[in-house]
Amino acid sequence: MAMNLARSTEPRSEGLVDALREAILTGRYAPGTRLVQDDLAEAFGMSRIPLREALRRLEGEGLVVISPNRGAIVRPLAPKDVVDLYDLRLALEALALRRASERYADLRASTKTRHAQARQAIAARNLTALFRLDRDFHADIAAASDNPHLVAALGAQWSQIMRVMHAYFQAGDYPVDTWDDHEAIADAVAHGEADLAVERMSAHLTGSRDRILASLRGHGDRP
Amino acid sequence: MAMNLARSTEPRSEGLVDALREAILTGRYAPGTRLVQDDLAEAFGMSRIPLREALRRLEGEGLVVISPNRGAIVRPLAPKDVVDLYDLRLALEALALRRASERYADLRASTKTRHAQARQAIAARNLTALFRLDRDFHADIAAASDNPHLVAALGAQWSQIMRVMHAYFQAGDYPVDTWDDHEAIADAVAHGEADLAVERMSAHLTGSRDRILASLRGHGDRP
DNA sequence: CCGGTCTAGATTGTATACAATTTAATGGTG
DNA sequence: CACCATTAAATTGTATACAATCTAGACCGG
Repeated sequence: MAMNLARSTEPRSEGLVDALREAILTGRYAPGTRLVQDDLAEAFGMSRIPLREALRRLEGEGLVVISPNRGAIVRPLAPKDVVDLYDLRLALEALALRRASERYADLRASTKTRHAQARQAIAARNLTALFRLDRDFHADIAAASDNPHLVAALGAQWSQIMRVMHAYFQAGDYPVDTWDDHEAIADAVAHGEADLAVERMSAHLTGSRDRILASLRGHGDRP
Repeated sequence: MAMNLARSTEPRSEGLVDALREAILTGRYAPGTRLVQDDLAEAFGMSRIPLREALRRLEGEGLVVISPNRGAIVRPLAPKDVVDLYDLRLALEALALRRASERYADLRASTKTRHAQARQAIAARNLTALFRLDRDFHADIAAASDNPHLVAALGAQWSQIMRVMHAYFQAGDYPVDTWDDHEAIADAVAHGEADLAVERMSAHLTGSRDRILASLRGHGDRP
């Protein structure tokens, strides 16, 4: 008989952290949004105790800012954050690529699969699904580095980037050649060519960053 | 009249997070130690509610691991963590050095001051003070990068390194030329020579890492 | 002696209730 | 009208109490 996989013994605050994180990453709770405990507790159907714990958890992850006696807000994002985040991100991705290249990690097949899925997501104008596929590709590289601390750093990193994308991106802004870049990077890694992979990643990220910054300006000028 | 600077309105859990973090970083709560809520609550003179929030915060920072219904422990450390952490750390420090070098940040004076203080700490066999001075030097470099996200990543990074050092280091293991390295790095940054600074940092960190690994082996063999 | 079941104690998870603080609104005063 | 006290409402902070779960040891059949 099939065992019931839904662990009913899981504490309330566990699933809550994931739900809140998801809402923040997808922009449903936009940067700067106040997170009022009573409201959230009612929305999620529990008391404020587990809710407060979830907020502390997310504070530790850098997604939420809590001011004593004043409450919590979704951590704000400024244009400079975009520049700083991409600068940091390139350093982390470069390290991941070097380590993955050393072991000739082969991500070509899974990348091709994701590429196909991404095409569908683009056709369906499903930005959230698109970003998730993007994240999955980069998460695979991180995992291939075999360095859990690097994985964690890139994860925190990516959470912020995800917020940036949902905050500043428009559907039309998604570059069509993103996944060609990804496949080229996967190729370089599979052949152990670390420098080439890093170079390609650098171009990829710079393009992505500049597109976000441009989109930001375009919408920041007129109210 | 001088205003009382001790903000009595500060919530209990604020200072608590700092106290717990300090205890973990200095090894007073060693890796793997169980953190029983009742005991800690009594030790800090408060109920379990603010204590649990502090634990969630530290979970988010990666210092504590919480298992549902089983409780919290100080995050364990394995030898591989030392290798992984230093690998990641070099990438982060290198980025910080490049950004600091671009702006010719001059940390020579403060480094010299810390060097003198470090000599006193060595004489007093005060490892905790010594590590803190070390951290301050690296924190200065991070701050000079003018990238708050990099500062945060290096901070999280350093917390883990601090735990490693307190866990595996012996008083005699502290290398006497650490601060000569630091001054040489500060020199390179002040002259804008990023590559040289990174090279020196690389040597510095490699030496530090290998000393920890050696110390680890030396004590891991015999019980 | 080994493995399994059962129960008591220890420990974690959370709702409720109330205290403390901040925020917003009100009204007076120059 | 601007400015500042005063107060009510909204919101956060935490202690208490109890429910849910896990752990360890006793007990028992093999």
